[in-house]
Amino acid sequence: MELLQKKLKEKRIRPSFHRIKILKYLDRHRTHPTVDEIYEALVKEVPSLSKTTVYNTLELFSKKGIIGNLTISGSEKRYDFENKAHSHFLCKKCGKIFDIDKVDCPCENNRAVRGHKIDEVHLYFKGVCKSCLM
Amino acid sequence: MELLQKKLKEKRIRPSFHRIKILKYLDRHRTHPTVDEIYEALVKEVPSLSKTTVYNTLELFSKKGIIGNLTISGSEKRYDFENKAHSHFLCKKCGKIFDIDKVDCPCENNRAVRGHKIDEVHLYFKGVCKSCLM
DNA sequence: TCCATATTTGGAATTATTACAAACCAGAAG
DNA sequence: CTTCTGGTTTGTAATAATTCCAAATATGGA
Repeated sequence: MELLQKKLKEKRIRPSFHRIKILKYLDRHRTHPTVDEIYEALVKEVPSLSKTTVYNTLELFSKKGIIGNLTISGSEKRYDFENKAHSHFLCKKCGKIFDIDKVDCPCENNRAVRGHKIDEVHLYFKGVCKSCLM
Repeated sequence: MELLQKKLKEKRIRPSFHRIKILKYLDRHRTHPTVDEIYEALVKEVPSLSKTTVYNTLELFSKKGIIGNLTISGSEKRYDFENKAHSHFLCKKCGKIFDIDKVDCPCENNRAVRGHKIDEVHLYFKGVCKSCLM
């Protein structure tokens, strides 16, 4: 918790109660929860929480670079607490998203392609997860 | 046109007027247009076209595997006529999506990872495109 | 031509997200 | 301790994208 506060202060984000709650939730649930999941989970302990705050806060964190965002699902926003480079797997059956250790891929190091400046590289795998296969 | 009809028939999709129109549009506009762009462009020549038909048709094409779909943008559906493996670049300024020739990446050949069965591999670059840089 | 079935329509419902003004709160200044 | 100020949060309304579904229409074969 101290650690998370520090993380916010470093980026000049005032560590308000709600912000810390949300960041802590992301830290403890590395499943790339949806805004709704985060909201529903937290509103139980913090009944005053508004969904707009969750949106605002995640947007702020994302802009300041303390979390990343995924577009793997295509239907709703997903965020990523982890900052080490890694990739993602989406199960098309159950919808779960798994972190995948970084595959060593030359493309990940490109800083430009055809004159376009590259800021982010996303590698997404989609298929059927282990549990859904059984 | 003959070619596109054949493409549909091969996959046992009845080549109706609207379906051919939509497929032809995708073929001629390799910019991954949104549903709305497709609809607005086509409704001019085919005033009876409904947006639901565009959704239905793209979903059908995608299910039958004659087009692919992208989740690069995160805010709306995008489809991909091209069937050769390639990757995509999204400009975060103008929103345009560019096709990028396949980067030779070992990860693209994986058929499984950690026990999950991989059906699709998506490699997305995000940043600022050539024109927006100037 | 008629029938059965596939296709398309159009409007309503749903879901995710954003906009925005009002309310709230915490710390600085007096 | 009170007031002021600006950042934070709320809640509702608006928007945007998508899906649902029943009715209408078109199509190809008998």
